[in-house]
Amino acid sequence: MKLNELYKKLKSIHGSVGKWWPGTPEEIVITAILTQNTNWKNVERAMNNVKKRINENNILKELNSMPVEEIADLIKPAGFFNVKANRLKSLLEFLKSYDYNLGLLEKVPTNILRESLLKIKGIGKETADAILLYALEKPVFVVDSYTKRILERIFNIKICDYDEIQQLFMTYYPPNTSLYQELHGLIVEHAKKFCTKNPKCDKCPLNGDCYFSQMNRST
DNA sequence: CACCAGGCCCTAT
DNA sequence: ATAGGGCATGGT
Repeated sequence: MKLNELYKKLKSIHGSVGKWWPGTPEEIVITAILTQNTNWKNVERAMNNVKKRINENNILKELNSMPVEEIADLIKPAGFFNVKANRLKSLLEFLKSYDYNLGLLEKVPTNILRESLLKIKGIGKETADAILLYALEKPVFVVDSYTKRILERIFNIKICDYDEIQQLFMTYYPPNTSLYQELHGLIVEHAKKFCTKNPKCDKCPLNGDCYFSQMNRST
């Protein structure tokens, strides 16, 4: 299978996942931090605590008005809560310079914005790109550990470098926000089901195309 | 009990 | 330049 066939194959297996990352843009900015190396279920618990505590329409501003200790307490279920509370603070301080207005932030050219996000302590490439793609609707492909695993298992492509993988996908797929949103979502959903860390790929519907399973069979 | 989850930063070679 | 440790909760 070629990389440019992955999207329609995954879609035929999992159906349409739409935008995939739930929540308003403001919530997505927050969950982008919360989900770092963390199960989504725990992210939801943490995010619910935040929403329960904040009834204002400007959730970003309200959250930033709270002391870090209080934020940490709210997001406890997401794990790494001290680290993440500080990372949220850094991000919110940055957003404050745009008056917590994501619509304003959207007007900044994507590459400039990405550089700014990467300067924030606690925001790496994946988190920055997740914010760009899902909160700000920029056509930037998000790479995560699942993406690397799928490249390795299905295509026998072993690349560690984030930018290289991103370039690979953005070469094979046109810059389309909905497409990138859905493709990343499909990759995650597929990998969670069929490409677990401990390789048990036997039930994977892509086995006929899967380089990894073919290697296993021949050995 | 061990291992994993929608990463990132800091430190020691 | 890059491997390794720390951060921490909840599910399997």
